[in-house]
Amino acid sequence: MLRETSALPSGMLPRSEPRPGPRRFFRRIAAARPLSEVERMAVAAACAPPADLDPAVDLLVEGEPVRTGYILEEGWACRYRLLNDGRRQILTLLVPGDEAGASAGLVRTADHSVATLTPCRVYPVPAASLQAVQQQHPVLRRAFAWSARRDLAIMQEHVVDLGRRTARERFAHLVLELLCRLRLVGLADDDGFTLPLTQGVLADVLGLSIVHVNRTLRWLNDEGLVRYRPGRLEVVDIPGLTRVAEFDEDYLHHAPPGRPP
Amino acid sequence: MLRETSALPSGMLPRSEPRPGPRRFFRRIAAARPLSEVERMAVAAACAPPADLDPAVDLLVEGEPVRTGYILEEGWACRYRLLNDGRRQILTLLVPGDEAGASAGLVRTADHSVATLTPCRVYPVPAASLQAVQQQHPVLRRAFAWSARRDLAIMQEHVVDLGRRTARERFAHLVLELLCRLRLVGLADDDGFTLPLTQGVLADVLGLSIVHVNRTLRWLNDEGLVRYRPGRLEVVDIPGLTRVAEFDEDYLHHAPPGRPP
DNA sequence: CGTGCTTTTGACCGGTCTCAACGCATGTGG
DNA sequence: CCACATGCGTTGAGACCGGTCAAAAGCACG
Repeated sequence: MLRETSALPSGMLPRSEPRPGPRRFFRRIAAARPLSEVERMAVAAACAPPADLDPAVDLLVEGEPVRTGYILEEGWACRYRLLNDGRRQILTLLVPGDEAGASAGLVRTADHSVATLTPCRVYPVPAASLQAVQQQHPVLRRAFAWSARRDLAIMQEHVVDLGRRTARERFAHLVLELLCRLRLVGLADDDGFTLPLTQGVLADVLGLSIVHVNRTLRWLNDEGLVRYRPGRLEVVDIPGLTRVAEFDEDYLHHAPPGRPP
Repeated sequence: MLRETSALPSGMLPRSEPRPGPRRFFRRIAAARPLSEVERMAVAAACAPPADLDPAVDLLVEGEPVRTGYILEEGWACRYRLLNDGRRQILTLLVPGDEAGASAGLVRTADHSVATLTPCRVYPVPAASLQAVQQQHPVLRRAFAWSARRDLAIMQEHVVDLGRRTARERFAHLVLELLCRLRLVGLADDDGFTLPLTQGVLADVLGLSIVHVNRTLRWLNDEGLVRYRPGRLEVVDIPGLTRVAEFDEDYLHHAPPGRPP
């Protein structure tokens, strides 16, 4: 991955090392509106140099002030909440191109934690830069607003999953959502995607026990809807999954807001 | 209700009928930052004249474009999603001061529906005015951004409720959340609040069946945590409820974002 | 006083959880 | 090279939380 080399116009950067910037983030944002070269440079300049992190590293901690946001370039992470007795609920999975802590300036303290789930490459973005860059580029302000709105939509769908869908339906829905989100940033091929998560993590996403995740996975396998192998998920029967999950990708708002259909 | 009469400074409005504007909305927003008279006037001017609606009226419909937002001045409403077989999940309850459809400009179509649950008084706000008023008043832009961020936080907590809390814990959490939110807009007294919702509606909020809502309510009653009577909920034992729900109101972000604590 | 909606209660069912054990891969140190 | 520990995946058995079905009681409204 990250094999593609820098394609920035020459002579636009100081003679220091070229900064590729958060490419997967740009790719995701382009779904709402493509960014100009100027805007991409502004974001890249706001970013600190990328950091490579181990799994299970906390980027944000619930209850603490948010001094810096993070743009995820590579690897998987999650937003989560912990209960006193150890129960964990994962609020959203974060995949490359997603960001955390972008609303730093609006809240006094973080209302959730964020942790890496796999080795990750992230671009830290100081909260101040985050605000400044939006101040100076209205298009970026809109981009971040769209991104926040999309997060809300994903969370809404998650509420429906946990409140009113069975384990089977939930799982099918998650698979299709991940497929769409990963496709957007070029990380899914036609027959599936890399899924570097343990079943324990999936359980905390889906609000189920590990054991039941395992069984559900087996059923979906046996029905021929997916083919699962630790580390990779192959999406065998998209129409079938779509029917089971009643999936409609519109909620992800990957189509730009133009004239209504 | 609405007994209080206009307290606007005299001579500031055209000689037509005085427009009180969405007072409960102003009151809620003031938690993040109080609005100046100018800003309140701008919002009031963006609003269409208030409309009085029956229960079970749809304000927004999933899949349709959002031409106008709504500020709720009186009554209860909800955002919800429907599944094909009739299952309904309520995403958030809306109480006076809350708004719906404020993100009109960011999405092509609505990803959820919004309906009144009781008789309501709402201020419709054309999507164009909504954007214009934020364009002209950066403070209002921040206010709406804060409001959206708060919605996200409420939804996050809802995910934790549905994914990892038992029926008892969920209910306790809902009670305390509503208490905080209603207090903010002056609609809760010390010993409880008006709860004009059927148990069927509560079931769709909590992701439970009607029958189980009823039983859970009975248990909380018998334990002396609340006293419920259709139409009103009295909060008897706040510390007890707080312990059961592990409730911490910080996530509502009712304290303005200043220097960290 | 019917009609319809909501609340309440009982009996039973079933999806999911918990507990427990085992297999398997990987890593580590002797 | 082997012994052992560790973490994850898998499977079975039984318990429990919450769902479903059914019916009656309370209540608003015509």
